[in-house]
Amino acid sequence: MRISTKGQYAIKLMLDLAIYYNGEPVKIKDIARRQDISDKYLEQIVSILHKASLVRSSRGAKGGYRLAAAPEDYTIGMILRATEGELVPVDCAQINGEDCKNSDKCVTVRIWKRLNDAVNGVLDDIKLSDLVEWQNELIDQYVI
Amino acid sequence: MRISTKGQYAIKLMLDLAIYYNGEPVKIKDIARRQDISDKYLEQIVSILHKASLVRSSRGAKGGYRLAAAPEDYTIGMILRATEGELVPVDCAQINGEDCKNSDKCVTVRIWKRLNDAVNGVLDDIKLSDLVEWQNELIDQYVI
DNA sequence: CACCATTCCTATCAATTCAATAGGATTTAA
DNA sequence: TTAAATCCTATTGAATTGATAGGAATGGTG
Repeated sequence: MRISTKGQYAIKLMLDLAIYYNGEPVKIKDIARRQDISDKYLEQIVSILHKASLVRSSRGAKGGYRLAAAPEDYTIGMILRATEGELVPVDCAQINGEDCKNSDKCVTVRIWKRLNDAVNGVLDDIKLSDLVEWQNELIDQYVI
Repeated sequence: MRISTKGQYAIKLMLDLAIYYNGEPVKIKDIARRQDISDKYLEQIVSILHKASLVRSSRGAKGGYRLAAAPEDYTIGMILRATEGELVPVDCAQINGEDCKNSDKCVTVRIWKRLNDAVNGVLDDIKLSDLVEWQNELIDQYVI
């Protein structure tokens, strides 16, 4: 059970947008350089976030991306679900509408239900604005 | 982020061993039939559990497997860690001893730490004996 | 001792996912 | 018109998943 780089990069991307947006769209190349991620790969990831309406884009020269809403309006869960798909899927439950035929007499389902609640609980409890705060605290530490 | 069938099958296997052991080793073929899993695949999974000392085996005719300890001594986390590896690994942290070079100034690490604690908390809170109880309750429901 | 059921071990395989890399089409500010 | 950016889609190598397959080793039973 793991978090792919795609999801991790998506979070770093959103955090970068939250921190470095100053009225002008932020370029993927700049984000890629700052976060040390392949810019071509980041393009694909931001495309997913764009289709999910988490970011807005401006095309052409001087173009780039910005958040579609305020940092406190995003949870980490929202970002990860957009890029990674549903969190904690277990094949036996609700894969394209077809449950395991034993789901009503299979007790292991209770495990996955609890796990699902725990994971989504944690990830929906952390907001993008929290990351921004943490980042600022960290910078203060280094400066002082 | 998902749980593979290998982990799910391992849990079903352990539960089957807990329920159907009556003094004689339980055969993989019987478990496979009852749980509707390929017996050849189950062989590989039980082999992992055996190497992790979660089950004991008897070879030869009349051979089979039994739990190495009592059902209340196993947590779901123990079983899943044996088959799936560490739960919630994020490449940026502690992959073969080499951290991300930015780990001390990367705030996303805090997300993975919380997530890790939540997941392991839930899975280490559920014991194999809980599954046995749930299963028995379910049987009672059907019988009454 | 011979048989046969069982665990044990290893190889192979098709499909999918992961993590990029690559090339170029489209748009737009200057 | 040009350059810089987003946008779109294809390809690729490596790893993982979820098995299938074949046979060696073991040990109880007749």
